[in-house]
Amino acid sequence: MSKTKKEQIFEAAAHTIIKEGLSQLTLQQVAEHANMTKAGLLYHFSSKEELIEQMNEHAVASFRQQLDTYQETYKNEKAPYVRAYILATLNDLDRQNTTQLCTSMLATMSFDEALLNPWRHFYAEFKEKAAEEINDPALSQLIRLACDGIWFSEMFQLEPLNREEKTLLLHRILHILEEG
Amino acid sequence: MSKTKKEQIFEAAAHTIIKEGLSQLTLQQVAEHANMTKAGLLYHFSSKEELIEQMNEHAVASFRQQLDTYQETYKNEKAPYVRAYILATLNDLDRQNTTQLCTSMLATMSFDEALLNPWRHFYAEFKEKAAEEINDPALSQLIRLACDGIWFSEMFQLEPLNREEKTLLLHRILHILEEG
DNA sequence: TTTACTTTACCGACCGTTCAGTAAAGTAGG
DNA sequence: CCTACTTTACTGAACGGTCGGTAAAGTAAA
Repeated sequence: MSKTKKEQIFEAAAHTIIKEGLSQLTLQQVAEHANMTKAGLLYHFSSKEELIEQMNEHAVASFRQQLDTYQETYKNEKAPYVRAYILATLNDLDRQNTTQLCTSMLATMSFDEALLNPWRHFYAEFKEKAAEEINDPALSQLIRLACDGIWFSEMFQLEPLNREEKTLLLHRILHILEEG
Repeated sequence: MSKTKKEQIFEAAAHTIIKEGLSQLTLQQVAEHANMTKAGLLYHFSSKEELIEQMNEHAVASFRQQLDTYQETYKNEKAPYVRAYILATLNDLDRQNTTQLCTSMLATMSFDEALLNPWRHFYAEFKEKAAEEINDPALSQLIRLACDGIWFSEMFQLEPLNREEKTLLLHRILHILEEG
């Protein structure tokens, strides 16, 4: 199953942000990284807004799908949904996914914060589902925030954790989740 | 002790981001919010880069100062520096400070990520000092990340915690810090 | 020859920056 | 105290450049 043209363009956009910086996320630059011209890009997305909106929606959908996979794997353990969130954040075997998530969130924020709503829905949903699994608001908040701290550190490159540190933290968090 | 002209402009910049969005952080808009013209603004800052650079440095300095105050208050308790970081993040009595921190970080990222280096230095420093206070890397990471999760939630408005939730979480984290 | 896709060439809007000039306040010599 | 000069803080107009977006022509596969 090869990548669609749109997915290639999303990757080009992410690559542009990583290599050239958020201020260089122009149609010209994205097009160049996708080996086409600006007008060629605008054939697939009718505007920059549409590109960013769909890039963001694609990232949310990817993350949801990853979560579903993990949740299925751990459906017989305690708090499978929260566990899936922890693993999707800390066990990132697919670095591409992390990059996509961070860049799309930053791109969206810098273009129009209203386009972040899909993420806001996701977080509201998480809060609800976590409450069903864990009868301790402070605990589920703590776990959620620690995971989001990972996104924060990756996004701004503020002492991001290496693989070893992530594994160590993963076990600590799962331990806290286990004993309640 | 009244605010300096530069501090007023920093506030105008933060206000612009909050009210108009990150994409509207133009010299024109900042100047309007500061009741002057674009050229008047450039009398105080020779370029947009200088404005953002100094806005960011000011935010880092403010946060460091807040940290020092808390650290002094809790110097006789366990892990005063980490404790100060927890309180500075969760006990934000000064909302202005939070706003300033979030907006300056976003503005810097959207303009030139290299200007984030003062924050990177701060985080490297935190890691070092935390290691001196807490002989458990996973624990100090967990606490740091949970706090950064707060910044993350505020910055993107993803289910940010209300005062009550913050207080609840504050006590839980301090409890974890206490028992090790 | 139709459909899907891409390019070349271009426009208008806006952004950061520069510049000439100004009003007011301060300062020093006579 | 008055005059001459300097400094501080700011304005309005304009310039060069870039960006998002459009129109129309070109191309290759079906």
